[in-house]
Amino acid sequence: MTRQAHPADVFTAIAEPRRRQVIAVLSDGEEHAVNEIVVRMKMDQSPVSKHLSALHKVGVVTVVKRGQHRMYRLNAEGLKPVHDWVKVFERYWTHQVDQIKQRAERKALERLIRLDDGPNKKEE
Amino acid sequence: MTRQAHPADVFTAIAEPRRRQVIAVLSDGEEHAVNEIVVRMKMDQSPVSKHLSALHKVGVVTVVKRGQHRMYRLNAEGLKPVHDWVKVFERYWTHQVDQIKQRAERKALERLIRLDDGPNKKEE
DNA sequence: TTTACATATTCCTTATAAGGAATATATTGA
DNA sequence: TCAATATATTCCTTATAAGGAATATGTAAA
Repeated sequence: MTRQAHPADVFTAIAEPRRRQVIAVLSDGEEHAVNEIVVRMKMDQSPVSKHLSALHKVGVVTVVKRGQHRMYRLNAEGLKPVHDWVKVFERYWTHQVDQIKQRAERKALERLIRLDDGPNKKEE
Repeated sequence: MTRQAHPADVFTAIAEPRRRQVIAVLSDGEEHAVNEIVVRMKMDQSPVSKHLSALHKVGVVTVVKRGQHRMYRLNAEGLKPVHDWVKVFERYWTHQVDQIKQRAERKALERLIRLDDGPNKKEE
């Protein structure tokens, strides 16, 4: 699964729990050898290398060859697209009070409109 | 693909570009009928319903039955896990200046260490 | 130059999930 | 009750990607 079918974008890359785990290991911003990551993840070397390769492909990590080791480091900028995307929705939970009020108003309005439509059931 | 194999977590759910598109349509915080989303997405009804169902399963949208329509609304709180996860990495790109300095220092240190190891090649 | 070690890659099998076509279900209206 | 409409669901095919075992590659050290 290496020269074949790595996720093409960051969103897909971080969807894999194992990959978020790799990122967690690298989240101190320091260099780490594959070796070390393997130990920390309690996982075979092969899949770890593959995950690192996948993360590298989408720009979330960088590699430096150092002796017989490959040192991986987090490149957090690669996560910015995700951050930027989700940041837009912050307001929905930060201004809860205003939110709830507005929502209540809307609901009231909707209830009025519903009267024209006859009785209705809810679902969720 | 409906009672079968919907993504189990938000990260996987939003990895699908179409699903982020659905979310974009719902990002005004208002109710939208499936119908309307189908038109806006220029996609068949079946896959749209499936995506909505997937988003509902992970709590990113809510549904209300209203007449013959099902009104979907964004439930942004469902995106909070993603936000919380990625927010941790904000500092890596917001304090760039300090970052670069620290990094330079580290690199210098590393160069010293490398002298013990002999010459090395880089890669990326 | 053989050996040991670190890591990447390939091959294979399997799981997950996307999309389309067809159909089922539910609601409303005639 | 029957037709129309909105939506969900099922079935099928296909694409994507995960993991393990084995192997290749690269580097260092004896």
